[in-house]
Amino acid sequence: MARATKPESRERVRDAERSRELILDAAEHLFAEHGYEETSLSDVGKRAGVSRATPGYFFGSKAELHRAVLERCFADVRRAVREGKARALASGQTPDVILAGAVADYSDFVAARPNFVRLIEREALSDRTVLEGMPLRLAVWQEALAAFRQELGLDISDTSEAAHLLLSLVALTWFPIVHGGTFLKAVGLDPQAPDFAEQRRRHITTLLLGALRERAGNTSTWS
Amino acid sequence: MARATKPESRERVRDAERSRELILDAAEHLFAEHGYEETSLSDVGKRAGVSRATPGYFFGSKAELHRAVLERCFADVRRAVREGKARALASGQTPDVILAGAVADYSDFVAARPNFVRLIEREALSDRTVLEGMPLRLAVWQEALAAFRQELGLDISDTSEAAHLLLSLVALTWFPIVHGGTFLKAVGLDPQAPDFAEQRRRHITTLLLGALRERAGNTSTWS
DNA sequence: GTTAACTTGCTGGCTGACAAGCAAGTTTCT
DNA sequence: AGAAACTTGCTTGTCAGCCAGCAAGTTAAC
Repeated sequence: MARATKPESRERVRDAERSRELILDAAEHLFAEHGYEETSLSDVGKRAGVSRATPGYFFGSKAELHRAVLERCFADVRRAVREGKARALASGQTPDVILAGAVADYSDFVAARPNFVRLIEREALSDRTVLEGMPLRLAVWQEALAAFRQELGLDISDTSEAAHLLLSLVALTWFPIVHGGTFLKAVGLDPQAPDFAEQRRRHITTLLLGALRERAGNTSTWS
Repeated sequence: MARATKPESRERVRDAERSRELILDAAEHLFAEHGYEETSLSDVGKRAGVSRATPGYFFGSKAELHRAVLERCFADVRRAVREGKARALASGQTPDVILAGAVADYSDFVAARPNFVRLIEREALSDRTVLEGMPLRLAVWQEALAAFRQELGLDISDTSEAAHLLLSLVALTWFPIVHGGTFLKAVGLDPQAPDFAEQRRRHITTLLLGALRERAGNTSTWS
């Protein structure tokens, strides 16, 4: 089983692990880009460079492949959340600075992985119930919320304050990914423009910082 | 066949206009709820109380029906935008108050018509090009942007400021509609709770007002 | 160290389900 | 009677899942 007994032989060896990954990559791209229903296992096979039937062979069914893609996606998100949290806590900065850093971190993350946003967005819109039976996804958001609270020094008394703040961060960050070609263009914003990302990041930071300062008789002044 | 030979004719009268509306209503619901691909013309016919082929008879094709649904949807949005603009300008209030009112108005609108949000969101995610050939949708957003700018007294110098503000309003307002059952639940927010809508509205208002005041050396103080 | 028995990776053909669109009805209205 | 408003039947196409098979490897027997 342990892969790679490859002494010479640089040719195409049969490699289940590699095939699985190729299929997952292909499926992630196609599911994110065109949606679950619009993607056939044939398409996945073609893009992965394997045959029509191979995705089914490895993952049992289309639904199972889909679940595997989502699972891997949430695992990546969790990793990013943990890295961000570690960085924020290690910095020892004020909540203001930490919040600004979180905005930048998360903006970068979704910009680097737009497929994740699209995948989750599609899933939320669909009436599929895959997400229900996925404890990982629940854990990820709860972990993010806890980290957010801790980083910003929000006590537990006002329980929903941090949730609303996180919700807003996510909403503001995701929107341009999904509606970049439609809404943004319509109101004269070009998400491809070199300064758009920076401009947007600034705007989001302004919004959230205002709310954070307003929240309590905060002593820190910034500006 | 089923037809129930009506002697008196309390029965289904033939009314093309009414049938069209019933079909549009059914299609809007199904497209929004389950998506375009997952909805068959049979489903639409069944929900509209007509036969399998009637949607095709009136609209020519599934794609045309879809386009008709979207067109009607944007027409409704435009009506709402115009009403909101008229109300705002008639009020003669300060930008702060007007912005708060716009948040309330728009929150109510999307809460009352979650299907519109889902339809547009699905359309943005899909790789269909229907929206391209729909001047109405472009006009609606541009009209909304112009109204926003005028209401808030944002001059034309900083052209993207109003766009970012509107973008944020839309992003913040739409998100709970789409992710109410997934993300919101995960972070402990219940979009069905009686006070959620109000709480959310307040939060959004706080965010946007902060940004509006920050934008310029604004003289108005509020709080 | 060759070969035979067996496993794993992967493929193409087949089938049953379902959907879109058309064509040829049938019913109702005027 | 004729057109408009529907409906039923049919054709064609697509796709998921199953199956039988083959080829590349692996283990074991000799």
